Amino acid sequence: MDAQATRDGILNAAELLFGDHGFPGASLRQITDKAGVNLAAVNYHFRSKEDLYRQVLFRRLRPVNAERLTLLTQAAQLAGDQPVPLRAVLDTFIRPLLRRADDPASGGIPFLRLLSRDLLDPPPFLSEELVREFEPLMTRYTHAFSQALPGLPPLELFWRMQFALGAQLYVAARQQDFARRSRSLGPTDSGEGCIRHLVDFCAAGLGSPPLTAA
Amino acid sequence: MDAQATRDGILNAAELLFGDHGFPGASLRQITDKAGVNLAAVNYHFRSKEDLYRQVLFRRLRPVNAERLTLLTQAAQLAGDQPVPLRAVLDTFIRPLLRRADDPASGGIPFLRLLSRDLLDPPPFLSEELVREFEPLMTRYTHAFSQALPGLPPLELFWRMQFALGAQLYVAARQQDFARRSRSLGPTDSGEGCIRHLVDFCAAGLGSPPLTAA
DNA sequence: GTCTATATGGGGATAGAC
DNA sequence: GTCTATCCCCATATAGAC
Repeated sequence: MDAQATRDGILNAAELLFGDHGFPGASLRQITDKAGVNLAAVNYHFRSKEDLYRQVLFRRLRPVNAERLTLLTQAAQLAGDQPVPLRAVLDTFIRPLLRRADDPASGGIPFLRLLSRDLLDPPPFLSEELVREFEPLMTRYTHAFSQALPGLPPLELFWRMQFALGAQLYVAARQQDFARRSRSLGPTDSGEGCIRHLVDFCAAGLGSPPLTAA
Repeated sequence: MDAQATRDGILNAAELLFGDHGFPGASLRQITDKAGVNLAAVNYHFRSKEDLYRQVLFRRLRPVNAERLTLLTQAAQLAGDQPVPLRAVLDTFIRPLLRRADDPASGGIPFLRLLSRDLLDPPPFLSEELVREFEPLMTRYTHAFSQALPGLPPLELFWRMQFALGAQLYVAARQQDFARRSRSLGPTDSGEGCIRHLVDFCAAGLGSPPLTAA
């Protein structure tokens, strides 16, 4: 019974190759060759290339979003009846994703590239599923941010959340380059350093005074 | 002599299809069908699919970056011997790109999607050319920002510029969704509104006090 | 469950007539 | 400069033996 091993081998190889070349750019032949399994195994264990891609993505994404909600809930308990501080909210949103850069067992850099691309510009066959996956998250975070930022109009909050998400996705996708450059730029510490600078940047951006009257 | 018309027709069709499906996802057959020209015309006017893609991208990108440098130079002249104010620097960087969303003649939304994807995660056959294209720009803007933000350590400036770039690319890639949602979210004005909110957000993020001592 | 072999279609690129 | 026809390779998916 190494059916599970075959499945996992395919998922791991697909993660690397989809991460490097994207969905249309990686072929099932490359994937099965890298996994050391037969070509036909993909269509047996997964139904199609698209379904394989879905599994590759959601296997990693679901734990990230679950961790975000867990941390946010913990932060809310810690805050009692006060709003969760802005920086704390941001940290629960950013850290669960970016810490994957240094954790190959949770997908590592290939997963970050893959997810960033899909959120920047979702492939049609994924966009509805992504909306469903993120809807509860976005509801909870919109609420948490508006509590932490009383007086910010919803439309401004909407834009600022988009900007914060975009900044996060960009550095997530580029962790590999940053890790390379960090050796020349000085002690960059592209993992924890990036997270702390990003939380700081987003806190300043989200917390700045509203442009429009409340 | 409608060789030029054929070339342009191919470029325009390729821009739309590469924008929708990416480089590996769009085929030369789809492109020549949409352009109403023969399949062989691509290899005659361009040398290969990769060269076609390069032309599609740089035809739009070069004017954007030229406009950025022109505006920054004008702002510097206006400021005299003072540093250009932070918001003004950001505006010259952000506006030339994002205003393309409402300007189909300069590439419109398909170009924004295409460029955002390529900067988030450059295809290997483009990455060197992209570095060359952006190098003078990044040098000038790094200088302008460090003048506008005395006392900010270079490493922090580096991160904050990356975050600002990421936020810009994300909203550039998603202009289409925002335009759709703006009808339900109220008077979003996804063009000028987005630019002003983004400049504001980045100004707050870049201008916040340094984490580390200078 | 895993393999070989193959069906079927599409891909990029090109030769050579017009 | 443009077209037709074609080369050759690779893609996804499946049928059927083991």
